Amino acid sequence: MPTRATIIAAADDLFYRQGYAATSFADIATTVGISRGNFYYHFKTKDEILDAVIAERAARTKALLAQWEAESTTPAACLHRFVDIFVVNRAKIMRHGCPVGTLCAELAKLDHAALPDAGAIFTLFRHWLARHLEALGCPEPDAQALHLLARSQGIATLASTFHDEAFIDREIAQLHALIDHIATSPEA
Amino acid sequence: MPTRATIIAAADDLFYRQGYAATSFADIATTVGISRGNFYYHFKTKDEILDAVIAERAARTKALLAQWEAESTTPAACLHRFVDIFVVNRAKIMRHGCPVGTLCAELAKLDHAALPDAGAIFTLFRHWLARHLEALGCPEPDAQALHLLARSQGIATLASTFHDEAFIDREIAQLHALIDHIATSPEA
DNA sequence: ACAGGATTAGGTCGGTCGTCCTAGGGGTGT
DNA sequence: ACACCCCTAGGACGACCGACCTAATCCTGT
Repeated sequence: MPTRATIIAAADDLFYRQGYAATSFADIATTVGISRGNFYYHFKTKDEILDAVIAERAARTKALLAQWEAESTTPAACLHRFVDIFVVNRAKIMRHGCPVGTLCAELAKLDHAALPDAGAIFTLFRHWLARHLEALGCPEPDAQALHLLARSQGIATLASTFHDEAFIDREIAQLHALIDHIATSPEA
Repeated sequence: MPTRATIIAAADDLFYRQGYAATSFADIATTVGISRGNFYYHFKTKDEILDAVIAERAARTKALLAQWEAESTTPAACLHRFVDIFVVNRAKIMRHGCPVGTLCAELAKLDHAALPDAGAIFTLFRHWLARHLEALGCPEPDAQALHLLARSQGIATLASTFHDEAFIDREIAQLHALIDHIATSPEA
């Protein structure tokens, strides 16, 4: 893997696990196993690598959503796949929260210029969810999409504070039930 | 106001607006208008002032919950008061998120020892909500309390990223409706 | 073999971080 | 008046931060 991509991958992981502010150039360089000078050759400022990480996450998100769509036969199945993030990434979420949500929260506090870019990843989910909700006949697909996102964020936040597995199970089941309900009687 | 209390108040505000990691001793000292040396007389380490801030927030939370309780005539009214945080603190939440949730998220990322203490503030809400849900005859008051907390956290997270007033209004209305539903048919 | 751009290593800069220390101010009790 | 102690100011420390620079190395095309 080229050095640049390696740096982005390491920064991505460290930003997720430690947060953006708490991660230094030295941290990333040490993790990758290169010198700080080499690091600076690829990224001139810390903002620059943040932009690269956000772009990488956005691209991965797009690919993930496309994959879910390709592997699902119905709109409802797509929505269920979304909820199953918590099944697949449960351990990580319990330790470090949602990668998108925690980054946006941090950038919002720092008044960082990249907040809209990070928020755009949320928007990818939002539009994707809205599209499938609309396919189900949901009358207000965008509002419902935001609702699902909010529910997910709430679960992630409390999961990382309380580490309560049963709570996560209950909330996942509720979200699945909500999607089933929308699929069967979308006008409600 | 004594210096110590002034420092705690300033740190509380700065931790909320900028985050814990992004706030330095100098920041706080400058805000209060005292020297760093004086600051160090009152708090020897950064962790120490964090503990003080968390204790202060916990105390304020207890007082707030007691006040809500005193001003409400029914358990349902108490629960509605909880949801109305978003009405009262909407502007702040849209800019900096939930004070408790964002702090817990940050401390979780930093693997900070004070995470349980910060989480205890969540627990104050949790038990308070559960108590009133139980009074309503809710079969699983603690689970429902966690659910309400999660919903609130989700709203706060998305509010600070999207700044969408209509979204907040919809979610608040939904929570009020949910509480009314629990109050009228608690067995469901 | 050689030139030249791409890449890497490592040192350095000014600034800020958390921490610590000492000297003095200001009030109180004797 | 004097001793005492709470409080304050401000400087200094070692470490680390992001940022920058230069020299050496690698690789590729000719």
